[in-house]
Amino acid sequence: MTSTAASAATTDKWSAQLRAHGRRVTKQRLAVLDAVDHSPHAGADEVAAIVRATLPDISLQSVYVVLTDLTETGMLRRIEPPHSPALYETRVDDNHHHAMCTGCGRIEDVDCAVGHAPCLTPSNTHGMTIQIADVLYQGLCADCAAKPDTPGKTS
Amino acid sequence: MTSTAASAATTDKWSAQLRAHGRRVTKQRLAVLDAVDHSPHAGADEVAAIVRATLPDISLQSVYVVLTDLTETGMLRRIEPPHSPALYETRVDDNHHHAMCTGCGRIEDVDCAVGHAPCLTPSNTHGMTIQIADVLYQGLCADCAAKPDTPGKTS
DNA sequence: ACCTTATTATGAATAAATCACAATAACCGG
DNA sequence: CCGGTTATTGTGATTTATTCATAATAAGGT
Repeated sequence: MTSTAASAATTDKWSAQLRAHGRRVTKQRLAVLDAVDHSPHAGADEVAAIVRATLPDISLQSVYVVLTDLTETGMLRRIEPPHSPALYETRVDDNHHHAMCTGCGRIEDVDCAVGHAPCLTPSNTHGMTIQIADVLYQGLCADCAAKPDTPGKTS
Repeated sequence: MTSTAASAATTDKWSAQLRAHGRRVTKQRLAVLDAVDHSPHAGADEVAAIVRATLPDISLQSVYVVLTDLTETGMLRRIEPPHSPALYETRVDDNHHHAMCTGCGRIEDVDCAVGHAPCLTPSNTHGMTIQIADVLYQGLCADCAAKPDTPGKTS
């Protein structure tokens, strides 16, 4: 074990990206990036819990600061599902969407159905210049569909 | 002036719908429905302010209760844009989406690009049974694009 | 009109996220 | 390698949106 938790290779990758965005390389940022990378769709609470495995004294507020800053730089993507705290993921460059199970709340990545650029060309944009189209699918995952009394089930 | 604020016709329409959903017809519910109908994409605060024109003593909490209940019955639709309180609208039966201006935050309705049913058939649903696809477009409205220093502008 | 029960009012409580400012540590230059 | 500057983090309080618990009220059937 030569490194703390992440491999040196990924650490170097994050470091390079941080520098490219004019950010200093701190162990907090590396730990947050590693946590989000290994636990996609984790919320701030979960990220803090994971990060505390290596940085036991980090505060939730600091995790928020790091997450917010990394989201602004574009190194992280924030998903904000209804009735759920914001979730984060490291997949930022490909255009993909998300499916949320209305039964258990789990989130899965869904590749864009059409291609790369925003999937839909809306018919009437009211003069708006559309930059991104975020799609949130909602439905029942296989597990919840199997259970007898899941909320939102058709019968 | 034979009615308070809404026309008797629309009031009757709401009343019938409320009864159809097994709900009692109260002036609070009618006022909230009327407010949301006349101010689409209004938040709970705004709805409360509008409702207070006819029911000055209604509390914000009661507005929340009514909005939540009507949303559960399907008479209202709730939109939850990032970094903004939940918004409500009375258009519930047609499948339409929303476009939010990243500059000023205004919300516009956007008709579904493809047709009626969920616009997109995702390529990989991880075993989920998709029921709805909610699309949130983000971009700059004409007003914000004209201003010189709008956040999110390309140059 | 009365009674039952849904609905509303009231006040407190919760959860997510942000802010201000002090303490710390990265990075740059020597 | 060492110190100084400045970004970053820590700490604690604060804000905002929303929900909860319980008491008061009023809708609708008989």
